[in-house]
Amino acid sequence: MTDNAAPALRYSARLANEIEKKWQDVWEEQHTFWAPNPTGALSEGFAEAKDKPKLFVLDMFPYPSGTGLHVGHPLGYIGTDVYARFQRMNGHNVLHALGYDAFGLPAEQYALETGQHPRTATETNIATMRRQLRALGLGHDPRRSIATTDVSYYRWTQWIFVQIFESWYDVEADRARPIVDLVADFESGIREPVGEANPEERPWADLDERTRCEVVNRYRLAYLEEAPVNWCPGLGTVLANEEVTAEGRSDRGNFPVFKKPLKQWMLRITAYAERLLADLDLLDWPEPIKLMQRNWIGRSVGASIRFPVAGHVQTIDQTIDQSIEVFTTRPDTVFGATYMVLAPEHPLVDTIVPADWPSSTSAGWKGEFGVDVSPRDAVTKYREFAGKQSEMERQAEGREKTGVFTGAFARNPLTDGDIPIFIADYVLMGYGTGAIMAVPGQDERDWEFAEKFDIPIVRTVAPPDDDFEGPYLGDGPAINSEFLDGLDIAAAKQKIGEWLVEHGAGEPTVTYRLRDWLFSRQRYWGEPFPIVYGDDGLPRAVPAALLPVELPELEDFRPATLDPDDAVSDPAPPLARAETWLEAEIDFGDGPKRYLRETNTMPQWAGSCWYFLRYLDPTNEDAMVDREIEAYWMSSGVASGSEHPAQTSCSNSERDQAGGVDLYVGGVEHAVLHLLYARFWHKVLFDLGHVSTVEPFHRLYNQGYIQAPAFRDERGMIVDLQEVEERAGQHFYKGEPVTREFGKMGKSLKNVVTPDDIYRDYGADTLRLYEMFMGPLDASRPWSTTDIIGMHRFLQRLWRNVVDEDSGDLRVSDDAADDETRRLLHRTIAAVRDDMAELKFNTAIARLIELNNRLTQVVADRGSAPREVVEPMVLMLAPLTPHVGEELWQRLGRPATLAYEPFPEFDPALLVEDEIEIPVQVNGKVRATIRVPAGISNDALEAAARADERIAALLEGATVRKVIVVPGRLVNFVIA
RNA sequence: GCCCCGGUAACCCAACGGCAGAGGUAGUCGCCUCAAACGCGAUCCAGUGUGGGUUCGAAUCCCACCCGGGGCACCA
Repeated sequence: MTDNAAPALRYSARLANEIEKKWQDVWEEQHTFWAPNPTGALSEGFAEAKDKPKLFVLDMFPYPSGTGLHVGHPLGYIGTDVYARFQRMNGHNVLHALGYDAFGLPAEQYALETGQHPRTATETNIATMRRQLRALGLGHDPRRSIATTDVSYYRWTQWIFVQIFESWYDVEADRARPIVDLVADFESGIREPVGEANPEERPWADLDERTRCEVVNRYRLAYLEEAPVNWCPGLGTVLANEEVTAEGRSDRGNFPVFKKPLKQWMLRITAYAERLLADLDLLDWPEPIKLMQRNWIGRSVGASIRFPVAGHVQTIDQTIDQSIEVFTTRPDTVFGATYMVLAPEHPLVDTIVPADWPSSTSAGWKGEFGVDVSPRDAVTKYREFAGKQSEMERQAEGREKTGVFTGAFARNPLTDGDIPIFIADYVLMGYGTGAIMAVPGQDERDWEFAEKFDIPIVRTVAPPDDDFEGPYLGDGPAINSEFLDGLDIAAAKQKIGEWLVEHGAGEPTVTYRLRDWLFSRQRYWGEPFPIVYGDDGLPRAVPAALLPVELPELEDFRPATLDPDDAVSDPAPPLARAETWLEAEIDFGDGPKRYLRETNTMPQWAGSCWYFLRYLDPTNEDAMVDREIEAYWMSSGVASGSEHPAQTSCSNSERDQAGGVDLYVGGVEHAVLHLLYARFWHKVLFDLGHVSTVEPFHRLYNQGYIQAPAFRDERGMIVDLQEVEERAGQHFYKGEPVTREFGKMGKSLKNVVTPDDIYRDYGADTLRLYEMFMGPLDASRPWSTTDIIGMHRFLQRLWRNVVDEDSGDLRVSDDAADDETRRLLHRTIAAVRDDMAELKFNTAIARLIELNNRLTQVVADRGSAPREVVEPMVLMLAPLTPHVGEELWQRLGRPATLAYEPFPEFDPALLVEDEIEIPVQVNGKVRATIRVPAGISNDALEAAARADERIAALLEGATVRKVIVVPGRLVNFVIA
């Protein structure tokens, strides 16, 4: 890119860089993209904006990477910027800002790898990212940029945690309520503690103070629980289910994960399962993402059925009324339940195991674990076996079923027969009740197990033919099922449901796959919990006035170094080493006392659950966000009329209720984790009256990935992209042939292209234009550095049509454009408006190139460009390439920024052609094209078609069976 | 195994069920240049993954299969 001989004012990389720097400075100095709030500190200028519709455009929260940006990162940011600029010109009050998700494992791992303190590393990384993003010319409101690591931000993250901790889910009211309401209900006797919170069902009045606290704690939406969790020694921390891959490894770092019982903070997201599922219908989201959330929540309709443990249990204090509750989606098959299985960790196992094997026990039932030992020892041995399995082993595909007979029997309440109870690890403690009725005739897993352990198989649904092998999962008439016989599955389910209720043996039930959210991490770089423990060991929320609980400075912030494969190691939170920080003196109203702080930190997802709310009111010291400001930006202010026609089936009023960010753009990788957690927090905040909308993100759009080619040599090693040559379609590295593949841009494929290089060679506007032009925003597409030149040439041609490359003089005249060019302009305006509103920037750009090609001809013919075309052209291009836009606008003699200029309007009259071309088909094949007046009647159109020589020749002597005339489209003659 | 998304020219991508091409890249040929690069102009290139079906008419709708990408996966 040397410009030695080039004209001084050619649009080159050098000129582009000058222009870009200039306008970025202007925007910053003139506060061009400051979006006024209706009230408060950031409300300056609202008087002018108050009659505009508002628009809240949001990008998914980036974490400041240590390696800087590559050209794949800004794809979405450019897309939202173009859309935001377009809508700003369309008269919206647009809020667009970007902050940094700076806590969490990625930042901390990077700090560890580079030997820096996380805060130092984070600050450096944010600065780098700010510089790279500023150079892109994004129209963000800089006042609203926050980082999760700012003390003034995480103060409110902690405050929200306290809100969650201080509330419970009122199932009858179907919403979260303050915990003080619950205590009041207990005190006044309106309500008694029930369920798991009070397993012994003792009346509130009989409980001592400590027990009351414990009972209340079990109601909270944030609670401590000892439960099997995902322990990842390689990261030194526990992880949420959502952070563990299907292979049983950590999402981050790919270390092995083990199940280990530990006392951890949990958030009761399961209380919201139904609402998280149902409210998806209110959202304008891509169907695949909704589907992924539905799958993750995993609503399952069925019945719970209680199986009494048969009477010959010979444990010391066991009584016969003990029963095992199972969940099944196929209660209609209960007559075929020939055995039961408990998860190995099921609490009832210990109470049902007899001292000796029943006389009827076959050797096969004892399996490899029960030979020559008592049932108790067999169970213990099996539990050891199951506990040692890593998640990966336990879930391995095609793994043979294992298990052992417990020696106990249960009674099938329908057949009254005794059926054996096994334990086996194919039943998971965390789902349903941790116990199943096994129906081998209609379930593949049960069939496999029954075959192996030689358990009877009873079919209760007739397979389509008598020779049918294996379990039959399809529909058919019930058999061997007494009063259900002959019914199909649906009818049988209905009837058995009634029977269960009538006989007190069970009831229809709904179960979810979703588990509560494991919320503690044993790492340093996260928000400290606003929790302290007294002498009684019970947790208390730090009073709001004492927030934030600041993260202590630690010389050594490392997690304990552990062997990634050591399943029996224990987590050791770094904060436990902050001795002076650890103790706090707090007065909870009973005088100042000493308390110990919680040493776990929050997971990375905490800060990203509500960051968009802080963008709205970043300086507020009295609340996380002002109610009026929140209501202004978060209400459903769906951007002007016609643009995105409803993609979902629900009505506008329902969608209005949901509210939320008007456009949220990000990658599919957050389909479950972030989007589910953020929805959950938002619903809690809504229930408690802190936000006005039930959903945080109204319209979601998934941008694609930019993929890049990578090359492997014959050994399969990745080679440096820069040194690969292409010859005749083959690729070579140092003369050796290499194979090409495409993947996400990144270190591992050595195929990173940085925006800095593209800025240098072409300028940011060219990069923006290229990224928007490569394809639809929601599609993944391969990066191709050689293709960029096309966009650069386009800008160069456009520039040349407006500005003389040598003198810098305008080449624009006030003479009217010719009619054809004017019509093209108006067609372009109409198309570009539509395309931009639907985020179809690639086709919008194609239209602009087309118009510019026309303009180039006009300039060649007349020596000047008509202003009536140039000005709208510049305005239409400005959202895409704002620096060139502003520069040309200024050179056209316009004084102020074009950021608030109205987007060009088209004249509908000019979209209508006087004369149109109509293809004429004979038997579906195009045989001629005729020119006819635009408004022609069908009859006249047909007559004109028949009058064409070629058509007349073809119709000569043939029988016309049918004539299809599509007005304005075509004529088709069907002949015999 | 199940569920999504996608296969159009050498490449990236357009095309309300109605003439397969809007645009860009690469290639080829010119112009410009002492020459090259940049620039400018022209031009070549597919019947839409495969096989059926619906229709006057299918890239578009339906069915099956193949290929690529993604998600879920012992969830009772």
